[in-house]
Amino acid sequence: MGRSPCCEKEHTNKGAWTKEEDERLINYIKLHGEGCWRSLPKAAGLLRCGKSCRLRWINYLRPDLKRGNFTEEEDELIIKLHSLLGNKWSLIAARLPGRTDNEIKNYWNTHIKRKLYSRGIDPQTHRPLNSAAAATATTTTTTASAALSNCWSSSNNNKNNKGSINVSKIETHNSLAQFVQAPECIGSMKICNSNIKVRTDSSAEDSNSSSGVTTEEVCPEINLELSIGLSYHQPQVSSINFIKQKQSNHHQQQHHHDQQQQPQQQNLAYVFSEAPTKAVCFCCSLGLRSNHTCSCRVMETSLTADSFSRYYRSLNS
DNA sequence: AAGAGCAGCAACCGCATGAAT
DNA sequence: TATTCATGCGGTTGCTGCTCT
Repeated sequence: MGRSPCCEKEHTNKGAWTKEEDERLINYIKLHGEGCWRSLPKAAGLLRCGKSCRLRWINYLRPDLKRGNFTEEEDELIIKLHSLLGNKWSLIAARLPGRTDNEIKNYWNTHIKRKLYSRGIDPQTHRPLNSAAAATATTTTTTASAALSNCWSSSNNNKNNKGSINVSKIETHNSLAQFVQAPECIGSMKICNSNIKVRTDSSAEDSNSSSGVTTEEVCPEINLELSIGLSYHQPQVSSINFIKQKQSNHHQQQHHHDQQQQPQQQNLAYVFSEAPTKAVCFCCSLGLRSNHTCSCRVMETSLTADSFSRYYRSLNS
């Protein structure tokens, strides 16, 4: 059953690519084109896994890459796209010809974050920094990107969320990917809070349950069972249908599809978790620092010198 | 001049999804 | 239908060069 492995991992190189490896990869792709990464290393005479070859090609060797500094226009576009899409680097990169998701991600973390801080803007929420604290009140107002960013962050990065409780699903009307790929959206892309439905869920496999209480809250006032101040809003909102969140497996996806006809709400749990930068876990936000579910404690105990340095930098940037 | 700390970036890791078997 | 794996993505890490003391 199944397929054969993509490569023999014990016979692959790791680390920085040599010039010779680059040349081999370039030559091979020039001759045979992209794709079939599985068989590429062997065919090209490279002791690398296909995944590594793909990454090297996409992020560094591709001829259409635009090397060099980002322009001011690119900066602003990235900021704008990030405010709309959150950390969806591949989608952002798709809007910047010649730039890769990895490059943009790095650039965001090293330059733009600082730039936004210097403007007094929280890079994660795109709200003024001094209003972020005030907004952690009882009701939650959020933009689509913020909700998505947080949800994706919390659901996709479990290791940063040990002991945390997650928003498991966001339900929306249309595909974000389709929307973002529509060229006419750039520059006029606005997100309609009223179209974003946050379905809360304590049990993924229970998502098709007909026994759940059905309340589908509509932004901007997301009525969480746990009232948490997920803070921010972007007032300019028009109508856009948004995202169908990735489901964790095919089964859930089917349920999800079904539920678009019949949305259900289940228990909500939510955590602020954007580790490692400025992570504020729910426990801490409530002043329950000693709680065993506190993700900050996990962070504290697992920090290496280097990661602590990085974390510290991010706080001071 | 030397060491420590910082910044930037390339590459890796792990996960989600969907396709192949 | 279940299993296995390729691919793509986002988060994280490690290395290198630069700056500061």
